Amino acid sequence: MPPFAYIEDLPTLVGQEVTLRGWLYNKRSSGKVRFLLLRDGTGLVQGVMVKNKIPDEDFAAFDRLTQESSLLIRGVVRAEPRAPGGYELDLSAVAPLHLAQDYPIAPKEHGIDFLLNHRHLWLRSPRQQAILRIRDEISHACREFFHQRRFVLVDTPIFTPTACEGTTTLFATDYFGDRKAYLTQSGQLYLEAAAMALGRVYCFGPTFRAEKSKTRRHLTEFWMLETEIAFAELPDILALAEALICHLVAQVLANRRAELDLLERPLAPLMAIQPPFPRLTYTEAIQRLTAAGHEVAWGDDLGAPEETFLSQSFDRPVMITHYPKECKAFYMKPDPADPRTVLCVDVLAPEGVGEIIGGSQREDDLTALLTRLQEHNLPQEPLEWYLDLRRYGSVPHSGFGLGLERLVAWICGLHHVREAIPFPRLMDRLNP
RNA sequence: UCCCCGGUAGCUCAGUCGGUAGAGCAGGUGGCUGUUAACCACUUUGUCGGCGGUUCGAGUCCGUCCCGGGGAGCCA
Repeated sequence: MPPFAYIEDLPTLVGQEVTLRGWLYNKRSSGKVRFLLLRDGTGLVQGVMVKNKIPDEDFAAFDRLTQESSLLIRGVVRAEPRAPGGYELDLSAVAPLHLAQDYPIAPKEHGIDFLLNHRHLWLRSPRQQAILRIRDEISHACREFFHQRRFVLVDTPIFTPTACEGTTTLFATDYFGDRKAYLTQSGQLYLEAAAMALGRVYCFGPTFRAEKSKTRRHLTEFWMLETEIAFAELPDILALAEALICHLVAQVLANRRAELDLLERPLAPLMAIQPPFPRLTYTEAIQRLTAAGHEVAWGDDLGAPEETFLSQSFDRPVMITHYPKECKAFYMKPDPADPRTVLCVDVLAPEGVGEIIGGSQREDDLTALLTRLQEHNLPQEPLEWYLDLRRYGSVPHSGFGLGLERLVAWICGLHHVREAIPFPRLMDRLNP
């Protein structure tokens, strides 16, 4: 038996006989010449079977093959200009492994409800495969970026005893009867502790928000890449966030061009993602917005229409800093130059995906932090361990978090983040 | 939680003025020696989301509940 091969390697195997293992994507027949499209997870290739050039049994097996049946095919690789991928297989053997019965997803249009109910099968479609490969590329590039800069990956807990920020709704789970454990909405506080141990750290994992949000930017379970750096101040993390986004976009452009093409994602907007990114203070953003006719006053948080307007004003991500402290979390450090504001940053992606990064310089003074806790009506006792970080060698430090699905959606040009994660969890959707 | 839209065949949808259910695709049968979501012929398939109401008669009108989608707020 000829060696097993993968479809993505066929260009290097022209003229050789190979065996492929995969699933039937589609088939067509013209009587004595029959075509089958095989996918194997690495690509799609058409096999051509001609009667009398293949055993009768194998030729007849074509009739029984249904969409998504698994099978093994053998044939000689041939360059074929007419084929979409540029290569075809002249088949000498076709062996069904398992015949699929009534595969529900046809190579046709389907509604989103139907597709999400069949997400476990929808993943097999070329478009979803392309998205998942780009997500993998981005995840890999995230780890590579921080590892190269000698950051330490610190895995923060999923179960947490209390809210990190208090405001957002948390998922509560029963913890041995008399206690509640909450699913983490951020690893930040733990990462701050780790930064005091290791200096430069990051975490990358799932986070959970029980917000009843029904928009194209929200999931109840999503992945967040977070970093925390001892001795870093706001300008340092602006530069780091800028370098990170540029690295991720560049890696996708370099390694996943075929997938971007399949998604029909225009490349020019991605190639424009180069430093420096525009930086705007919140106050400047408000001035821009009011000049453009938006009815916002200084002190209002920016809503979706305002964020969309600002992001569409630039061809690359825009960094908005120095929000009013009332809009932001208790741990953010007020700006000494204007204590009404905090040393924070939101990075808005172009093309309407919204905020992809949120970060800040953290309050490192114990007394100031206690005051901020009171202002936010947060209990002190559960956060004593966090306050310890300000009691034992407190230093300036800063960090940010990046929402993976929003970044994937932006880079892939997706309309909704639900396609950017293998099994999306939404307010009204927990299956499959 | 609020606002808007939708639910008809396995899928995507049409269904006029209230008059007894349709198309394309998928599935099935047959044909075709280069097909690209192949094509051609024939063909199977219905709790019109549930419940109640109006009516001689309801997919169609009214009420209510369920489910889904889009958006807001909040956030990444």
